[in-house]
Amino acid sequence: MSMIGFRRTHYCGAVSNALVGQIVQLSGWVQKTRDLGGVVFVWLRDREGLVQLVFDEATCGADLFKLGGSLRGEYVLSIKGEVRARALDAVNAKMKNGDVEVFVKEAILLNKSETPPIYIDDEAGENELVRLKYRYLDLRKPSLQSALRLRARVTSAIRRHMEEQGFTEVETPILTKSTPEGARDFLVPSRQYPGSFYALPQSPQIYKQLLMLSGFDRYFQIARCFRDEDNRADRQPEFTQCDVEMSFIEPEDIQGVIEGAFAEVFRAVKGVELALPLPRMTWRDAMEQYGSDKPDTRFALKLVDVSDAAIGSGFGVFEQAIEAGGTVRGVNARGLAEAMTRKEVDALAEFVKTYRAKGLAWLTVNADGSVRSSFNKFLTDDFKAKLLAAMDAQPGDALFFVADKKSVVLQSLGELRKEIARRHALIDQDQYNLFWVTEFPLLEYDEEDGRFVAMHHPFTSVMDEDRELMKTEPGAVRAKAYDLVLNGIEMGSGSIRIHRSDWQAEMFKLIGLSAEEAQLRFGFLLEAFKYGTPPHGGFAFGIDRLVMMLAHKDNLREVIAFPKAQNANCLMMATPSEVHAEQLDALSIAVKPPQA
RNA sequence: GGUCCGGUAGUUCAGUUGGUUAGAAUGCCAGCCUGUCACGCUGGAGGUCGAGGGUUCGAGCCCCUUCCGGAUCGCCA
Repeated sequence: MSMIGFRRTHYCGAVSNALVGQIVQLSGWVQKTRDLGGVVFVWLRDREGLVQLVFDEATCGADLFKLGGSLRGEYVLSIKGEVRARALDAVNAKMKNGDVEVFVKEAILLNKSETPPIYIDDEAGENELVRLKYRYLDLRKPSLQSALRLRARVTSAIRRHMEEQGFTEVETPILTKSTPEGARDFLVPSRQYPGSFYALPQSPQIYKQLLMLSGFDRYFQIARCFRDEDNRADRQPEFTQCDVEMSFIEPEDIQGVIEGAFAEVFRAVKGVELALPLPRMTWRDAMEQYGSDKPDTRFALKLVDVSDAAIGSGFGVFEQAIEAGGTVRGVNARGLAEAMTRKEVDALAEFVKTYRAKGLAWLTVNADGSVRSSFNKFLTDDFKAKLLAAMDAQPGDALFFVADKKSVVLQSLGELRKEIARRHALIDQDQYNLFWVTEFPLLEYDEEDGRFVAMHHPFTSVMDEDRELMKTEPGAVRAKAYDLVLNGIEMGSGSIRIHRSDWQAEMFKLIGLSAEEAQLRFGFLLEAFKYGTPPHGGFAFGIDRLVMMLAHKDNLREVIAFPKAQNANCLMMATPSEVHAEQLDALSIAVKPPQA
């Protein structure tokens, strides 16, 4: 068996009526056969698509005709044949090249296939278990083929832009150091240092800051990152981000570069021109108006503080929340009063409980101005008037309220507005709302640990005007930190970093890292910062999530070639797996027997 | 760690109140068929009902345990 004489001249999907009369050589997989007795039709597929082959008993010879009749799904085939136009009544309008077909003159069967567990069609809809176990077959589907090719165009556009902007791509180690704060590390045992471990990088953060110190000035990397936390539809244990760092800058400088990269990506893969500079929204506004630091602004349903109306209303649920230091806020689902059936309202109430809200108060305004409400008996004329005014309620509107401590109210209503928008199709799927969220808090109080933790990471610098606040009110200090948000998904985040050793030590102290611990973990960094570190800052954004958005997918698995399943395992290779005892011995590792 | 959904033929699914030999579609196998394109027609094979235990005269169905997949809260930028 030899490919000589059968080397591809065209891709199947590229055979078109421009080639009528020509001899072509095609290679691919059998998608489907239709054996009519004296003629066999075969759809041959390659990465570019399908084309119909014809094995005609009258003209192709007995052996070749027999071969045609023996073909089955996913057999591997090369053919030589003539492109012919189909008769008008034989045109398949559903097929891109359904006006032509290839009359087979010669063929070699390169390989057979077992009956595949997956049918190569985007609509087939196998269980995720089957798809992941036979990933190499799932990848034959057009949607995954195009997603991975889209992904390649995205990274290519990013590299093009970054290089044009004078950035140098530098690779940083995969075997690195475990650090406290942030996510759980994947650990790699050291053979040469028994009992010691490398960690896989959660990001190249420290390396890129050191590169600034080293004078590279503009660095970027398409970097693999690892986090050993529970997964989600938009979270995989290993993922890829575009990591960027620059020296001698303020936030708007790096933001400009990143915006440019996104503009290049959208231009290259969507043909869309982004309007630059992108809009900005402060973190405070995002939280107050949308209940989220990554708001989806494709629809309104903004949060409204109705605490003033609730005070003295006589409605215990609202009043008690406020007395306990909490708040009462609402969203106005405009024009959806009619859609809010008992069942629908119950479903929404159940939904907010996911986010620890104790309940959902609702009120709908009828066309005649009368209202229906879950707290009707507390609804005095005065209370009602204040509430409706605060919510700017019109006839036909449906209002929802949550009363609780502020964090619960913001999160539950923030999620509720998205849920209502999803359920009632308020989202324009073709819209891309890309913007910056700025002025993130430097710290966030961890009630469990009873201390402040870095909201972004502990290398983030404070806003100059808030530096004095660090001593008096650390929780109110804003950082030079910013996120980029696309349609309610966090694309990435960045900050201006601390570049002075004394400020870095101060930050470690603030988050409760003892001087000894700081020395142990980051001594090299604190020392490095003593040797003339330039002011610097950067950004990192997730390639997987960006491609997922661009491909209109709702799961990262659809844009990663070999993704992990939910429990961070690989169903295809059966990873993770046990290793030989000798391997463990070499690493001085003893595995505890499973707990009974 | 929690909550919810799912696991029945290669695949996608149905399976009533617990009741005889577990069905359909598609795929697969064989035969027929020269213009199909979800080809058609005839016939056939194909099942550890995820696993283990229990209740029962009898379990795909009820109970317990457990494994696997998915979504999600916590966690995680």
